[in-house]
Amino acid sequence: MDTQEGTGMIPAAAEATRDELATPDRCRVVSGVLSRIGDKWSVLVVMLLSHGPKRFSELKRGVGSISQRMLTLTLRGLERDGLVTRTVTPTIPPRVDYALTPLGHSLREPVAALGDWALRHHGSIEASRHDFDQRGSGGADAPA
Amino acid sequence: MDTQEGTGMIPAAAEATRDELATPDRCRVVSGVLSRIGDKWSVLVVMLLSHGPKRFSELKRGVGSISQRMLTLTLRGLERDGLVTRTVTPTIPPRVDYALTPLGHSLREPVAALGDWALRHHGSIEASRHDFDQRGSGGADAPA
DNA sequence: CAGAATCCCATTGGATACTG
DNA sequence: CAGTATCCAATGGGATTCTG
Repeated sequence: MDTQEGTGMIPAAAEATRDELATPDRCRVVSGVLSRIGDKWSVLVVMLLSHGPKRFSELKRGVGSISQRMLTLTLRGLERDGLVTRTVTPTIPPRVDYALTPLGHSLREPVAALGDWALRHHGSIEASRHDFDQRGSGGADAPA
Repeated sequence: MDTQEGTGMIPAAAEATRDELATPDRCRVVSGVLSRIGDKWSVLVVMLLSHGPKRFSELKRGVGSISQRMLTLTLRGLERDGLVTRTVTPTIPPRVDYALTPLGHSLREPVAALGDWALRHHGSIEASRHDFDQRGSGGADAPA
């Protein structure tokens, strides 16, 4: 179902960037992924769906502060990329269930790794921010 | 310059989301990290700096399509969060070197994991996109 | 209930010009 | 060379309204 990526790209990479190993296009791919899942809601939705399928309104309640517009757009994007499935039950009122695909589930691992990193270091990060802001606003050598 | 996560939001999360284990705030932290590094350039810069310190102009050339404005903003953000250091050599013309901190280097691991995922699956993703777009525009049942 | 459509504001980010 | 400042276009995203 997968196993045939990286076919035919890398035009001139072979001659110009072989002093490092694999990073030249890798960073672009990472960047692409990040612009996909790096939006405000995609990861939240994936996280919520990792516990099992959920209806539209459940997701909306789960995220809390999302607008139905953005939830729709987010789900469409995830569906388009093959990360979630959308199952419509044409009753009245209609019922739509969203679930992670295997691909969607596989995304949870690296995202969890990032979350792990965040939990471990977000203390130092906030400290660094505070420190940086102090330096910037208070004056460099003569505080009042 | 950045988005603080809503400290003190979560109105009724305490009663509604305790059926799952640890994910309630974890997903918010991940979301916070993503809004930090999920911008258009931060990861690229971190990737470039992983090979060693670089000057401003080297980074600019390395990224290629970034404006000096965005490079400055990106570097300021990374510096503020303690991911890179900024070393000014007040010569004429001035020289400024940027380097990853240990924290910045540690970020490379989860980012690389994400990049790995991206490389493995971005073929299926693009296929899924193409498929999805066909379904949407070409008509659902009577292709020419 | 799920979502499409519209309106409108806030943020992002590029291009350019100027400074030290 | 490194950085700041200003202007402006594109996008993101919330609120609201309407429909099946």
